[in-house]
Amino acid sequence: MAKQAWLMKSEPDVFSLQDLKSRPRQTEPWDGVRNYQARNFMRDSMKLGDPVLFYHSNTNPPGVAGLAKVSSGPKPDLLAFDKKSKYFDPKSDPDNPRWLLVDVKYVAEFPNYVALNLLKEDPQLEGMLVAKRWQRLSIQPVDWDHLLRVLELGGLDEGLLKS
DNA sequence: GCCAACGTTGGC
DNA sequence: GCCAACGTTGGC
Repeated sequence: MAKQAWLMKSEPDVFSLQDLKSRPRQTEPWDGVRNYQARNFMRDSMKLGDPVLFYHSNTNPPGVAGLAKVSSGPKPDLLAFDKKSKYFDPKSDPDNPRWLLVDVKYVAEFPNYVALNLLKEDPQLEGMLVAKRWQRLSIQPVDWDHLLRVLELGGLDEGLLKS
């Protein structure tokens, strides 16, 4: 059974790795996902403690800012029930929520930000989804050896994965 | 700000 | 249930 890692995208202007770090428990529900494939990863596949590469999109340059981890099981995305939220979804029934999420907890910021162009150029990262053109999915599975390589590029010791 | 890709919506 | 139109993502 291979260990699974993940990559989760966020626009740093909206919610950055530094924002996660400054939360009281350094934990935040990953709300606002309105894509079924991404939801299914959170609902069905993520395990407590799985490592998460925190990716900054829509910024210059885009890239992986650091490491986080899955810190809850699946639970309803409450924004779907909030009429004032841009993520409100009238089709999500509180008794049978359409949108589920997990909590994500800060682990560490990379000493070296790993920009997208580095991911694309690195031969060891060939096939990594985020490095492919037109890959828009905001939550992606990451192979374990790709995770280790990105940690190395970021300047983090893989011992952090054991915490 | 452009625009390719692609997921979603809704008319039929 | 097809598929055109529309909206969103996200790199550039």
